[in-house]
Amino acid sequence: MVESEEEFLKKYNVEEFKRPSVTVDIVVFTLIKGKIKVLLIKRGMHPFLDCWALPGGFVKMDKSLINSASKELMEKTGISKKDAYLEQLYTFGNPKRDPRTRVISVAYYALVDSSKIKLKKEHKKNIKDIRWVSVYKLPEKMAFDHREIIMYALKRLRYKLEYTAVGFELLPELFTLTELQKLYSEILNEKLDKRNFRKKILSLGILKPTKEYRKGMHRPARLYKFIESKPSSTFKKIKFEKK
Amino acid sequence: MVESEEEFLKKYNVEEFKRPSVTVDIVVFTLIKGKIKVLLIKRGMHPFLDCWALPGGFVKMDKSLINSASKELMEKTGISKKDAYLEQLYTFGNPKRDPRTRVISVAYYALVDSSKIKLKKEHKKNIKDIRWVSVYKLPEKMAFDHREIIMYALKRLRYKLEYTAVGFELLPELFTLTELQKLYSEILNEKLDKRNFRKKILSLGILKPTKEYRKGMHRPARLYKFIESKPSSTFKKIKFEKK
DNA sequence: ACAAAAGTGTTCCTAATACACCCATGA
DNA sequence: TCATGGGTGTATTAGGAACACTTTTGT
Repeated sequence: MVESEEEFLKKYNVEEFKRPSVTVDIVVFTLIKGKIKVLLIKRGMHPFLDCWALPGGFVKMDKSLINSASKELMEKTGISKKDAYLEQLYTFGNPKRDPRTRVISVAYYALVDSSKIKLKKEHKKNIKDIRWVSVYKLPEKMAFDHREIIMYALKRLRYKLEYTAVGFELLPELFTLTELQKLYSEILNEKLDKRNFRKKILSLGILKPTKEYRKGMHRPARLYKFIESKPSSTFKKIKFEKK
Repeated sequence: MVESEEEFLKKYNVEEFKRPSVTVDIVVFTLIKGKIKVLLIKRGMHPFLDCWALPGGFVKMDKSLINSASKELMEKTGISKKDAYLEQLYTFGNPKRDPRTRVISVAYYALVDSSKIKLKKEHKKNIKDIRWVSVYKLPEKMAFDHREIIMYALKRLRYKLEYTAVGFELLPELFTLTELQKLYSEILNEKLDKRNFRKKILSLGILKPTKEYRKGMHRPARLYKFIESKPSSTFKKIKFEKK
């Protein structure tokens, strides 16, 4: 007599095998004064006491991975899912990456507009500090393999930037072409030609000029808007100069 | 008095939180008679009894993810890591994807040369059948979210094929240009122009002509070899015709 | 009037595409 | 000799890359 699936499930013993822990860690990128930063937390607990780490937490039994990431993002930055770009990055599972026990980390990365951030600075017992740090000047003492995760995220971000319209997630609703170019330039870490950049980005048809201008010390710059229609639309590679 | 990291680790209670299970599932691609196939296993156990599933297994506490995948690949196909291309695909963690308990699956995909495969056909109690199935004709009854995983893997494979030299992993050491073109054509699911394909693929400098020929019913075809030097070298997109 | 950033076109060159015929072999 | 797949070149077009001057504003 063959057992039915129902009968089988009733008898199934969840405790039978030893399980690794699973965490979600997030590389939160934002642009502050034109510089690309990641959110880091100074640990107030072992292991890696006083080292800088990515925000993250254990995955609860009934929460999806993306929701775990989203919740962590909300807790640390006050930004909700719909106000950020959030994408799974890679899963890091080296058995020795956490000295406590086996911990598998599903890493995500997020792109957020810094004007929407409300950093929760009240330091809990386990958090000594929380800061935006330049990806080009990461602290010496980083926890776990978090430096590696950040570098991997940066690689992915550069890559995404060239192929999709994802960069707008780092800017406020209205922005100038120069601001957008500086964003690309900062993240890709290379100089871009103004005329070629404008020609290319405008030809994609994802920007809408507004009638507003950014007034500054000099000639005012037209403000543009990202056309939401196709969220994170893909295009043939945005290529720029060789060097 | 602050506790040292050592002291902390001694007291750390591994059993404190409920943990999800973690599995590794592999989408193994190979080329059989010019058709792109994936390895599927007919389940001889609940849940999804009699449904087709990807090869996979639970991640052991002391095994890295890639090694878990590699071990599974070896067990099912007799192919070792160095004879296959193996890459992490994505992590699937929907809380309801497995009816038993929370199971997070880190999916990998592998590209193997079918001439190296030694399928272990001795059916264990939990395996009713094991087969190579066309990705274009997947069975109706698939276990878990494995259909979704396969489609995701196919998408990634197509993508990889256009940007990297990874396709050679599916062919024996020596192959004709027509065989290579058919591989691209089969996986991308579109017709390719012979002259443009040859021009492009030869210009990449990753193929070495040998002095051997494939004899068949008609004019013999020159055999080529992949230059190992740069494993999975990246190039500017291999573009083909629009349609 | 000048300092500073905004804005704008053209030429060059590389690479993608489209396309058709001759060649070598086995039966 | 014929059927079959192997093998080859050129013309067109699209897009990436290099490059410098005029415009608008605030001071």
